[in-house]
Amino acid sequence: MPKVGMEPIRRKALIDATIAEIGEAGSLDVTVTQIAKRAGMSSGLAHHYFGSKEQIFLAAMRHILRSYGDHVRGELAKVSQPKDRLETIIAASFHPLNFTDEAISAWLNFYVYARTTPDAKRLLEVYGRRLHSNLMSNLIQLLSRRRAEHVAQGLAAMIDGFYIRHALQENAPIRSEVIAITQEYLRQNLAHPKQ
Amino acid sequence: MPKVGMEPIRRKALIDATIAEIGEAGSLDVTVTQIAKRAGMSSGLAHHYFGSKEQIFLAAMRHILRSYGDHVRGELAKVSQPKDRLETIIAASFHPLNFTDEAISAWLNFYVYARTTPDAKRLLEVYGRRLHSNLMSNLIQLLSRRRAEHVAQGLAAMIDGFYIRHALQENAPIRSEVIAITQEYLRQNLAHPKQ
Amino acid sequence: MPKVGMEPIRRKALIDATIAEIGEAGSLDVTVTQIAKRAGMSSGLAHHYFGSKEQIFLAAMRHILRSYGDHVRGELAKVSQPKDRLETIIAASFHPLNFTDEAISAWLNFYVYARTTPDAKRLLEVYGRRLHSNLMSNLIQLLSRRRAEHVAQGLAAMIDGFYIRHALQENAPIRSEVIAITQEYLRQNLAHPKQ
Amino acid sequence: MPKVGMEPIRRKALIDATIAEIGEAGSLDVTVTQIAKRAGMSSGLAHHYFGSKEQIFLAAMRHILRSYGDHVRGELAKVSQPKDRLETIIAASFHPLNFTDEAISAWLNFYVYARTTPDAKRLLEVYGRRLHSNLMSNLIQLLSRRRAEHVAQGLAAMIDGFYIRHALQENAPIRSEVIAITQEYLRQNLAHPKQ
DNA sequence: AATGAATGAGCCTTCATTCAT
DNA sequence: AATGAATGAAGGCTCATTCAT
Repeated sequence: MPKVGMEPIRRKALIDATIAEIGEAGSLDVTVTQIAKRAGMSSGLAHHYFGSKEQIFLAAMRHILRSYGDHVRGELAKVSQPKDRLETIIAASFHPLNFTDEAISAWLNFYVYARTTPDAKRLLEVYGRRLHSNLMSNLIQLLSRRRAEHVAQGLAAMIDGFYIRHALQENAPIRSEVIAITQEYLRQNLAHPKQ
Repeated sequence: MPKVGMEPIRRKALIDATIAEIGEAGSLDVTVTQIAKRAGMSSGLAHHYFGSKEQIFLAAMRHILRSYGDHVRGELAKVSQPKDRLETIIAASFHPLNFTDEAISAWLNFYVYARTTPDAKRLLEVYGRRLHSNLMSNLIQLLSRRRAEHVAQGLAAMIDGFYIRHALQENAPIRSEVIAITQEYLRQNLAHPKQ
Repeated sequence: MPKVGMEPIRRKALIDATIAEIGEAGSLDVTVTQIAKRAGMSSGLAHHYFGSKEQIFLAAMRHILRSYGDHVRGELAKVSQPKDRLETIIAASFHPLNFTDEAISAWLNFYVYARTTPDAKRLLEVYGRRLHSNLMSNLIQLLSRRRAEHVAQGLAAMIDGFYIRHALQENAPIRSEVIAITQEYLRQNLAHPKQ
Repeated sequence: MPKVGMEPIRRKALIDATIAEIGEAGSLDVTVTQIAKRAGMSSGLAHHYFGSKEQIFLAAMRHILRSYGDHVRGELAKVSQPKDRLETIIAASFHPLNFTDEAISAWLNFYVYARTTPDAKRLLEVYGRRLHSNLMSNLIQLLSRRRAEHVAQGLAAMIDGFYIRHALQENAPIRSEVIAITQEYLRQNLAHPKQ
């Protein structure tokens, strides 16, 4: 039952299925056949579109990162004050859109996947650098370079830390608490810039 | 030529080899044969001692957690003031003993492994609870319950966050910076308990 | 935009592409998609014209055999003496037109292909019989039947032998040597018919 | 049902099965599973011993070449006159031991296999060089260098030619004829060295 | 105690072929 | 006439696990 112009639809379906399947399994040990079946097609077609399992994973990872990036960018467009922008980044990072169990689980696995796969590592680095520069460009207006650097690193660690804990620690705080704790960390630093 | 009393030696060798293999590979995709070879024995013997690959992994995970736990406990025995004890926990978490590339890599993989494997999840929860109670029992003496809870969660997230970033982010801060940032976070909260 | 009267052009393109692909790959392990792409069309169209991969191969094989046969026939039309005709057959067999690396490589693979595929076997037998009868009809005029038979077999073996060696042995003699050696074999037999 | 010291037995069984399977199929399109089954073991074990299908093929090719080489060497040890030695080489090449349908078929396929596989090409070149030097070292004592070279090439081509024809041409001469024709070619050249 | 022989299930990937458009 | 979407079977290879020795 071949149809024309199916490529983007198929690719999208495969990416969604990949994230769902990984999220559900809790690991990258999902088969192409599983993914393809969930996406409503044969494994052969999945390979036809992506070439290999690795490419499917990378596309899914790219999708998650792009979604997150788009969301942050969209939110940042609404505010201009450095402090507001920093709070926006934090809020966006934990926004329900990016903070679904499924996405976090897949995300975490891709995060670790980067240890093995150079292309995944590259994607992760882009994400890391972008978050860092987003934080720094605002912090630098409020703090000394050294303090800004520290707070940027601290915030990034806290964000990643809450992600991993949310996915894996039973007693991790809920989303609202997570946001509160992270925002507090930020405000404290802005309130006492000399400390 | 089989020898008697080899069991503990063999088990230790296998655990060390497992951590080393996982650390090197950057993932759990290591074969029992690889592990056994590195430990200087046949794969059959590895199964003889542990029963299954999963048990080998769990033993290695337990080993890492116990090492960390023992180290923290040892350090805590030397100090009694809540503030000192909190700083000790942070310092121990990033102590070179626990912060080797290899151990971090293996640790991270076990962390994710817990999503799939109930026994691993249980081990991780023990670690989580112990860290939390260690932090709380000291924080509660210095802060309100609610603030203590927040700071405990924030510290735990930061610790885990720095671990994962250290393993995976090219531009993660070095150990000394990591400690400085985390200790700052703690001190700030202790200095302004009402905030 | 489909065009009319394309069939012969498409078929020719596919046959040429098949020979080129096989020659390049050095084996029959070429995909229909590769062949079709080289011929400037989709794999679907290749099937449309030939029905199956086997038919494509057979058509290519037929093409090589027909080219060779046409060439020999054309050259034979120019000479009438048995000895000249025999030399003509040898010369034609190693003529640059039939002795390109690509054609030899494809030819060899088809030769072996005949072991598996009845239709290919039939084609090969036609070639074999034709070469044999071409040689015999001339040799019989110069030698006894038994000797003629021997020389015909010897020449055929030498021709095939040089083909396969040319394709596969690094130190095989060059074309001019090949011709010289084969012609020598012929002349020796004609010079000493009783031997 | 594992037993000790099985390796050489298994390897031998696999090599024999490979030659038989290829001979029967008439092509290299045989599966590892087929080969393993014929050799009385699982496909996994075949991989355990050889690592890959390619290695299995190469081992089988090596086996055929070594058998042939050993046989020739054994026969050559019995005669010392150049002419006798040359006739011995021819006779050995067509000896029933090396001239079974099965071995010829496998041999031919490996011959073509060499176009694709560098290691197979190397093996083939060794065979080619050895045959050439065997022929040359004797011919050079009876003929001029140039003539010796020609006859060596002619003989090699005829031998290969008869092999391929025997495998693939219905009307190829029988073994005794093949030997007669090749020996005649040799004697003719030795009888009229100036020609 | 220790080995490594042996199995078999499972996965990724390829590809000829079909078919809606 | 032409495309390329789609399938599904098949194959090479890996690996945890078992077991005879």
